[in-house]
Amino acid sequence: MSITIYNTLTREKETFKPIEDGKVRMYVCGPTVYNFIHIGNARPAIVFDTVRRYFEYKGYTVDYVLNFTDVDDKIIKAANELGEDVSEVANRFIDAYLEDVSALGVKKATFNPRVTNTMDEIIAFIQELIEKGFAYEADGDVYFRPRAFDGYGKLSHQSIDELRSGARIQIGEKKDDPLDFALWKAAKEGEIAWDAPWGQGRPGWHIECSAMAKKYLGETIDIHAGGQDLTFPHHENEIAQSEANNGKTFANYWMHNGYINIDNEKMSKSLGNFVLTRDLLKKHDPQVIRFFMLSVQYRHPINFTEELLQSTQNSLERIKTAYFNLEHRKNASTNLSNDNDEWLKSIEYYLQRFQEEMDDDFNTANSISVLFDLAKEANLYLQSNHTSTEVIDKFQEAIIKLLGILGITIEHENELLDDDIEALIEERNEARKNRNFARADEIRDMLKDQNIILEDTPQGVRWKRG
RNA sequence: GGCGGUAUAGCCAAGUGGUAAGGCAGAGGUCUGCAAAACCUUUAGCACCGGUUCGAAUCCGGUUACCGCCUCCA
Repeated sequence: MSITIYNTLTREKETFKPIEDGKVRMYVCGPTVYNFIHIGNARPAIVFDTVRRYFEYKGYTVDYVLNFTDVDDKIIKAANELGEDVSEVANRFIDAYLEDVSALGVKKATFNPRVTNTMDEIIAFIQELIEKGFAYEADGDVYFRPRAFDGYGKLSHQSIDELRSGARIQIGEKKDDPLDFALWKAAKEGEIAWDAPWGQGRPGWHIECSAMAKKYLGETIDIHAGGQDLTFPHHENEIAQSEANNGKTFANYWMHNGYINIDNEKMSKSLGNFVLTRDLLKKHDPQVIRFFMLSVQYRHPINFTEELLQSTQNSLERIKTAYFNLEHRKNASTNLSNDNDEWLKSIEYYLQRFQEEMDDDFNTANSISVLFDLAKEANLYLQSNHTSTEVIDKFQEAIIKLLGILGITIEHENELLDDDIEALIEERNEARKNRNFARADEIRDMLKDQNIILEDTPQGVRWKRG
């Protein structure tokens, strides 16, 4: 089965065909590093990491580029306020970003280019655009003319004239047309700047992505992704720059993830409801946060509340518990069983279904439901008295594999307990054998206070940390 | 004004023509010394109005509500 992707460009689901067999070239717009990231930044990181993991699961090699915008107005502002260099601020928040995102199970990108490390390519790119007549210099600035590019507006499905009414004309602008956007901004007094043929300055926001995508992935890439809000103007402008300059399709598939709301309101500074990923990670299991983000189709808006996170935690627990139920039964299983084939076939069936859901535009909400079905099937299997290690292994393998595609892992509980706790458990076993339930319950309560939960099963007592 | 999205059970969320997946929470039951885990049962006619159709959350038209983009933004 092949993968279908909803392409913003065509507004349709399309069958994915890579430029090169077995390979995916993917560019995801990364953060502007002037602050810690909020959970809205975490969503694309998680979603597109999952897309990447699924491609890899299907056998593709993925070149995954995530850029860092490490020089721009907001960073300069932050640096001024903090009395630091732009690079200090940028470096600190790049580190913080990588830390947060890695806690959320996001794999390292193949390349993490930065604007400041791509300056030569950016300047050359702008130079070519000027030479080809798509851009012009104006008093140290350089602007791109969307009107010169046939097809401007095709991604956001706006016509140039409609856009014009919304464009602002500001006093003192050096633009020929309000629609024009900056490729290069002349440096103000004392600002960080780079030398360029048209004077000292720094790149505009959009040009970096065109230059970096070209440098690391080539003139045409498979997938370009980012948040919904980047569709216009950022991605529209990228297309214009790249296609004007290269004369080729920039990206075959455009993917955009939906927004996150907080308690049904847009996250915004004025509402004061910003949730930093970092703060959330202090209070919640990162895997729960990740699972939460994937519990909704990536293009749909997702509402964030503490209650929902709690409910998500319970549901993820269900899957993990099924895994540990299997684990616990291992010792009591044999290799002999006569109905193995039937169960093994059913496991295959769930693996297959999971893929079908992921093939359909990475429908993680549905693929997760398959995971629940698989967990139920495993629990049903455990109800039988004669389980086989082979089937148990396969069930566990399947759970690990599917959770792995979603970027979630299962850690085994620490195998060792303190000796005195072991002794208490032993004492309780004796007490139960002698039907001294008062003492048995007393011990169970004692251990519970130490966050050790005991469960009696037909296969003996088991414990877990609470 | 232009473009687009969403409205499905107490909550979350799939489903885009054939009589509503899944999860959380709740209730009842089985199992258990009790519990836990698990399993079983149980709760919706899909915002509203009209139309197309043998048949519509699903298509068409209209209405309402909320939201996003068009300006830095994931």
